[in-house]
Amino acid sequence: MGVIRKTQSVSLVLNEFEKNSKAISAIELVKRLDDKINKTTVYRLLDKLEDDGLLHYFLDSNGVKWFAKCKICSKSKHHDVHPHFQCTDCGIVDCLEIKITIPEIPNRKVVNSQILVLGQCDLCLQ
Amino acid sequence: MGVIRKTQSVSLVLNEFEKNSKAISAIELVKRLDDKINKTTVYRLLDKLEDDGLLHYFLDSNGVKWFAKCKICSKSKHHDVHPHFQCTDCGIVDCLEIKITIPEIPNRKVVNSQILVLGQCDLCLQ
DNA sequence: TTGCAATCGCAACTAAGTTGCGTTTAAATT
DNA sequence: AATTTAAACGCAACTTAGTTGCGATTGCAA
Ligand SMILES: [Mn+2]
Ligand SMILES: [Mn+2]
Ligand SMILES: [Zn+2]
Ligand SMILES: [Zn+2]
Repeated sequence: MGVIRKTQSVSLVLNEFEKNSKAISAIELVKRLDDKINKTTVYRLLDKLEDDGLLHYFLDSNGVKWFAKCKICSKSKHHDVHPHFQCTDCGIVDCLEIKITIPEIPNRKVVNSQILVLGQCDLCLQ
Repeated sequence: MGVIRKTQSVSLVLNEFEKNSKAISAIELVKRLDDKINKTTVYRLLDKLEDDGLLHYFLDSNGVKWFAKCKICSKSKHHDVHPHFQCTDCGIVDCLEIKITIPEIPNRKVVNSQILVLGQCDLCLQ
């Protein structure tokens, strides 16, 4: 796949991710752009942008898909495999710049892991 | 909620989890019991059994709900918060009896975490 | 400009899970 | 053992995130 054309829709979607550094759920993005882009297009674009290494995705504790900007990824490989954080009070989701080590497990080969940390964000703690 | 009556359906569902110690997805369980229990009942039972501390659940990398037996949990609290493992080759899912420590995160209060480890299981490694 | 494949919009579809409601049944009470 | 009744169940219809097929539109290279 991969994005080939710089269409209006691509700009609109990427612009939403430029506004701040938080993650955005596909559901929320579809709503935000409802009057400008068809939901099918939004989903297809998210897939493509992920494919291109511009966005990465993960699932929250309800199985909902969230997307966030990649920092050092490319079309060939996502390098930014990291944990994500969801605030149980306000619902914001973002990327954690920390490394959590998965120990060796007997008789198993660990390839990667998906970690969702739940708790309270800085704003909700005040 | 909580299971009150020892019905035929309860036995059938619990029996599936007694067969071995692996986790079972709700989807798979509905299929397995298709000729014996209505899917609505299966989902309602899984909810109840989870509520009662007999089963716990988690999501796999596709957002699909899986259930597994609890060991030391009760109606009032799930004590068995642990990582889960999914084999990327054969698809089996089970509980990991290991503890993975989430470090302190500045300006955030970590309450709990959901960890899915992906890799190859013992059988698929041979 | 023109050509045309990439992209898009729309409607219909898929699949996991839920809800409402009338019927059945476990099990306590007579 | 028969009666009672709320818990549990089955069924059909619904919800919702995401997908598919296809004809119309559009970015962009020639
Ligand atoms: Mn991230
Ligand atoms: Mn488990
Ligand atoms: Zn918050
Ligand atoms: Zn395996």
